[in-house]
Amino acid sequence: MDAAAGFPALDHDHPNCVARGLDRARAVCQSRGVRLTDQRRQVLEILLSSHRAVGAYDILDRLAADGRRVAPMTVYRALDFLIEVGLVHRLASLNAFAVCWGPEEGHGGQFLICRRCRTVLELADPGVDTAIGRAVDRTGFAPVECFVEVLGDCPACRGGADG
Amino acid sequence: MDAAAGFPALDHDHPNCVARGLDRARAVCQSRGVRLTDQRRQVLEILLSSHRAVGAYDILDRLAADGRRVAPMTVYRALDFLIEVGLVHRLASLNAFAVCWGPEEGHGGQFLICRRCRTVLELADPGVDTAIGRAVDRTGFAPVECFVEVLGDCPACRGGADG
DNA sequence: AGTTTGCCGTTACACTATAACTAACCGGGT
DNA sequence: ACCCGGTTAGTTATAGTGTAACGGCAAACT
Repeated sequence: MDAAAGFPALDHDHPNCVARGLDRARAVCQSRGVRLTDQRRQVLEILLSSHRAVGAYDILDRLAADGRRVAPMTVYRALDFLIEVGLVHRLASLNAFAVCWGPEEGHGGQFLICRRCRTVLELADPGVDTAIGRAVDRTGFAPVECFVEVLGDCPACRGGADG
Repeated sequence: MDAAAGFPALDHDHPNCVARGLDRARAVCQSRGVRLTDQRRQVLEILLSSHRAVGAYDILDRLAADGRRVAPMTVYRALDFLIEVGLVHRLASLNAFAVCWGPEEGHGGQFLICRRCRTVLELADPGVDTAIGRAVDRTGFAPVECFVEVLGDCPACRGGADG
């Protein structure tokens, strides 16, 4: 098997990712009784269109390039919605956002983020969750939200050029 | 034993924390052959003066209150230095900073951050580190920096008032 | 003393995010 | 068709966070 197991191959069937993402979004919104408006769908599509961490203002620019010039507020509202329903994650270490490919439940997960190309791999390793849970339990602290973000170099960027 | 094991008690001998922190800073800088200038020491003292996450602009205000009116750049430079030598951590989830009380080596660690009072407890749980290491290893990703931040409610804030 | 290096001050600016208010839209009942 | 109440979106302004770039000054090296 591939050495880069888990990381999206450069030549994978990407249009299929977008289609699956949209299908899932429609299903999630349906089951929650909330609306996937054009605004929200377009923001999601931009995120789906790559496997990378994308900044709010990058989204803004991409929308503008498509002729939809909107204010930052609009983008942040769409992002808040998408995060709320579990379709998108916020990556605190980069002040950026990325599609959620992981399980809907137990939102959290671990994010491996390439410093160079900003490609994101989402893990949902139960070992990590339980280890953190155990460590927190001993302290009397009541956890609400958990960020696990690992910055580094993805296989493609390591292999491509020595850096 | 205390229910809030690990979290700094409200009435602990805080001046001693500051003194220990400064001693350690002097030792670290000495051993690294770098200088703990007034600027850097004052920023560190402000961080040492509480066990909380402190924003860069809060530090700015505290310096101004002491009559040292400086530009943001100055604070960020001091913070970059303190992070570089391992005396301070950046808390990505809050865009804030906190003293490093953990071991010098294996910089990283886990941070439990109270949403209400911003008090920070730093853990250095080896189980968490190895769990993350194992999960990352399978992916071909080369980790450089790791953020583990848990937001929630600290024992004091949970007990104080129901919220 | 002259040179090099690192630290700091300053100005200006870029990027990230939210508040507050208004207008448009949508689904339901009458 | 009409209104009503709730949600979504537009608009303006502003708050909060972080850097680039350049020049001066002082400490450390020779």
